[in-house]
Amino acid sequence: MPRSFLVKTHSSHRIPNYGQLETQRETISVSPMINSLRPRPLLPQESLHTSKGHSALTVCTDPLPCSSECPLNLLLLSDYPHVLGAVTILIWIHMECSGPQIPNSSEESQVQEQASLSYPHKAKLQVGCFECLDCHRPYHTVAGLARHRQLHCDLQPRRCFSCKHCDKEYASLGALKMHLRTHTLPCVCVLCGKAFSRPWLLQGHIRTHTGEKPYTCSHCSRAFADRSNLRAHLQTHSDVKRYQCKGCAKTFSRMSLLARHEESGCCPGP
DNA sequence: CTGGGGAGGGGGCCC
DNA sequence: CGGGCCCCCTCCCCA
Repeated sequence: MPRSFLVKTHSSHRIPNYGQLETQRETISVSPMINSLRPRPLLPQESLHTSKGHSALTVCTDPLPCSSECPLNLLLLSDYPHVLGAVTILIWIHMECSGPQIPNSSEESQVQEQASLSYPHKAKLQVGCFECLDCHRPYHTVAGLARHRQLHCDLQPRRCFSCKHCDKEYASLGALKMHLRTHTLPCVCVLCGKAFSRPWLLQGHIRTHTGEKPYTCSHCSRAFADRSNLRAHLQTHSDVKRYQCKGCAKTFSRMSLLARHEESGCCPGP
């Protein structure tokens, strides 16, 4: 499939309950090994209060329990797209205790480093603090930062232009209009009636009728109607082709030839 | 099976 | 914003 740089990837847009954690105080630590965790649903708001009667909770990305009586509940931070964009972060909430040990200063800097690697664009995580990277306002809670970003920094959410003929989405109207031409095919060949999305595609097609071949190989003087085909042909004159097999180091002039070579099982992987 | 030509499609860039 | 062009790519077919 051709690369589609403008096609947006789908992401979750479930509406979070921003008030759910608003009244809670949070501390946070970060562990990089969070992708293999099995999600559990977050309990209702009333269950977020600890059995000891105070509202302090510890929010942690480390799933390790702290005591046998302390249940862990999972919050999917991807439910907060205004905080972290499309990044999926798992936050474990310690329901009954103060959570794992608060990092010392050296561990804290490590936490900061991991956090900046995990979500570089939207939110900066600190121990006990969420900061908006756009206006640098500090927030004690995820929900607070989320609400701030929704009301102030993300007033104009990213627009999304969807094609009515297929499921593709584009970040700009121009990109969508260009894509729509692949459905409407406005460029029609007067000689055979074949339709194309772009004028230059039609131009290249008309060459198949006229036999015009304006692109000439400097090595063998062979002529081509299409510049891309000349480029592919030039590879045949090269000793070292562009696409190399990782198994046997054999090179090929085209990616399709390399793919066919690898699929043939010539060089089975380890 | 492999190499290569022909035809066509997609997004990006520039004017 | 639209057109033209570029680059990269795929698919089909044939020798």
